[in-house]
Amino acid sequence: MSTRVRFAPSPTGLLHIGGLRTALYNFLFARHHGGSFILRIEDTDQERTVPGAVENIIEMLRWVGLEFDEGPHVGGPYGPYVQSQRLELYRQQAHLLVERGSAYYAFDTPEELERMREHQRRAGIAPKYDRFSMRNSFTLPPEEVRRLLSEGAPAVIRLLVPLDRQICFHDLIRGEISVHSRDIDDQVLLKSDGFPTYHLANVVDDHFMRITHVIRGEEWIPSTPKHILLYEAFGWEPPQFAHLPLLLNPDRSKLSKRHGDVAVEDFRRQGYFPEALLNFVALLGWNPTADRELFTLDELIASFELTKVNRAPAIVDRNKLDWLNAQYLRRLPLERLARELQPYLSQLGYPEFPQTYLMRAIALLRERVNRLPEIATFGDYLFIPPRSYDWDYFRKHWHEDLPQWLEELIRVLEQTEPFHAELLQQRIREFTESRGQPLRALVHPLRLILTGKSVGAGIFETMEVLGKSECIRRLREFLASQLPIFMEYLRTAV
RNA sequence: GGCGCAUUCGUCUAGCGGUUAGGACACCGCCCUCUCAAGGCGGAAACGGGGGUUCGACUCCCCCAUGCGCUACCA
Repeated sequence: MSTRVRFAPSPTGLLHIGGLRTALYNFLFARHHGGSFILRIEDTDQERTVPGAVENIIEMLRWVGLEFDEGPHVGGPYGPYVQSQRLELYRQQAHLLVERGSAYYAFDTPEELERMREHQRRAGIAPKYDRFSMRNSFTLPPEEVRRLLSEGAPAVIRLLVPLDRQICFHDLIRGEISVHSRDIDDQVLLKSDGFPTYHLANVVDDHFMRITHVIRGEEWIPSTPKHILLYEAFGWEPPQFAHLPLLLNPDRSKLSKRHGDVAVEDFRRQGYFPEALLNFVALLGWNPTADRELFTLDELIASFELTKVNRAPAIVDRNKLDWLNAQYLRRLPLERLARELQPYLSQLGYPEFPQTYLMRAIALLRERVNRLPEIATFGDYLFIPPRSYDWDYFRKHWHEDLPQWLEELIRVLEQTEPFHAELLQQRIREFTESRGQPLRALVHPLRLILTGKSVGAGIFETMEVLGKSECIRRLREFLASQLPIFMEYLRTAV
């Protein structure tokens, strides 16, 4: 039997990195075993379904490169892959269980259920559906049940959970897990609106879609025994289960928006690479080898082992993501980076640049930032003349002969050909040394004048990228209009 | 409250009865250096607690503590 796994999100919001990791582990497991990776949309709660969520999930997974073999967007032999389109199947299966005596009708109103729970709370016992005191097939005479049903009274179908039984299953990650049936509620399977609950739909679909391994978050451990019971009631072979540890906020709470961005879309917008994000979430709860951090998707596939997934929850650490992203920024081909940088520049209102110029700019700055868009901000001076100047920095390196030197330097630069970093450094060193000054006497003022800032790439490399005419233009402009401002600043600052 | 799952540096983790408890991120220091990075070198930093089992426990068992999850006609 070939391996078949599914990623089965509820379309209740944007795909977040917890979901991304679940999808990734399913994907890795499927590819590692040469099996199929299936997308199924679990939209059985009409209330919570949000428009556009399905599209977001599909788009984000496509962005990171996790391709599905079957799903609502690609089709497949076991469709439809959206639960709201399979209602008749669930209804049939639920009634089948009733006929077999594994499930029963219940007619309680929400108010009645609430009263029951209130009673139980006051009595200090665990809230649980009381099969023997509520209005259902057990307590009502058969003809009354028939009457209510034929009149179309609101009814649900509940699972008949055995009274005294230990229910065990083997979890591929955690080993044997065992729960007593008395701690399991008579779960609603079919709601009064005709929709199935998660439990019914999930089990029915996993069976009919021939799912062999259920890999999902650990929040599902407590309901797995219910699922086992359902498989038994149907007479189906249950799949293998593997429950993944949760992803947590830095304060150990369940991952949430309150602690920063968690949606995959947010990370994309901030300029993280899909490779880096995938690499990052892959390492949250599992690692192929302890002595390496960077892995391609193919490498992850090759070494993925479900049994080596950790059991303890993992805290999402942005530092590590930033570092990983920086590693990719330094390795990815310049052509691609240049292509991806231009939109960020356009967003900032900068003009279009030739690909070769962008490539040189990126090569100059990629080791100094973590994310591609930071090149547009950290290195703004490569795309637009400085609009403000760090006067403090300039003052630190100020010399009263500086204006005169700069005038002379412009003439030196005019004659520097080729305008390459090495030659520039050589010429400027000759220039300063002939005036009894160290190289830095000009390095820092030049950095300020050309970039406006005190930090950046090597100044000679920066000059080479900017090009001769731009450097000279900025120098002239500075001498003409900025120097007087600085002199004024000097007077008032002292 | 009940049930379940978990517990190695701040974080991600290696370890699968005998180790100076290893690596990575972050942090600190030094070197390099035109600034900032990058890089190199070094530092600080962990087995939650208590009982067992064993010649010997981070590793196996039990209890406790703590954290988290579930306890819906939500998933």
